[in-house]
Amino acid sequence: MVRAPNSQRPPLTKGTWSPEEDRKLIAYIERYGIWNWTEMPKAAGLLRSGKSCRLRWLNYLNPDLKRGKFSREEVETILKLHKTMGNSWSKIAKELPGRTDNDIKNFWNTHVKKWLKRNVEQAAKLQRKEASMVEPKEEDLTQNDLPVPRATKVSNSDGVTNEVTTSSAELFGDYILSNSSFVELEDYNRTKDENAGLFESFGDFQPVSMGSDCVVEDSDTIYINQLWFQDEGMIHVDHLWHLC
DNA sequence: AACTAGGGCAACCGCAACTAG
DNA sequence: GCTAGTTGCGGTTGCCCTAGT
Repeated sequence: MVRAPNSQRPPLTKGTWSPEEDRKLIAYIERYGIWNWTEMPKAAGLLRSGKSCRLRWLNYLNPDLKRGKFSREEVETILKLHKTMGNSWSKIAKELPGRTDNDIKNFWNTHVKKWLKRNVEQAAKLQRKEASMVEPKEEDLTQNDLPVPRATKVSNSDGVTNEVTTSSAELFGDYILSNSSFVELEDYNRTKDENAGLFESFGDFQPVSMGSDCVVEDSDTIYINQLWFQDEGMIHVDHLWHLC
């Protein structure tokens, strides 16, 4: 059989799928199932590549897909798995029924990276105040290397010293993941004191101001983005990120 | 109302891995 | 074992929508 030269074959469609194309692909798969992505578009009457059809089905048209925002449980799972798996989005997606690797990748790239960038900028701002310190790099701020803060006591302006409980926590975009709870922030950018990092108010916890009001006694490390809050008389500090 | 910038996400691209002949 | 075809994956791009001015 003589094949038509490339110039005479109809060009494949690219870009956004039309409702009509979606309808054709869904109807075809519902009737015949998935058997060969390369041959399927022709059989279904679509001027699309097999790759394009596969992607459209897997990431958008598949009726098993979940739509909408990620739940807290899903975000927790993503954050935890990313620690061990890195950017293996497809492996992470296997642990989240109804979510695709593309969904998770997009979530990570839009929310988490955005926060990382913001965090680095803030760290740079903080460090510029310290003339002897060098400009921080993003690789210095890895989520996998979070030491527990060494600050153990906090005293306020009245000279009252409180024991501080420390725990590690991570902040990703609009979310905090601590070792015991998951909190969605309502107002991320409520910075009260540059030196003290960010102070967030959420749930029943009241943020505690550092700097003029509170002093960390035995810390020789600069911490940024610390979350201090008071809960039933006890001051807690959640260490969100650090610079050494 | 018009314009602009930024965010979110669908879709593409290139390469790697897999499979059948 | 080799090769060609197919599928899967991760990085990246670019379009569309929305909020801000």
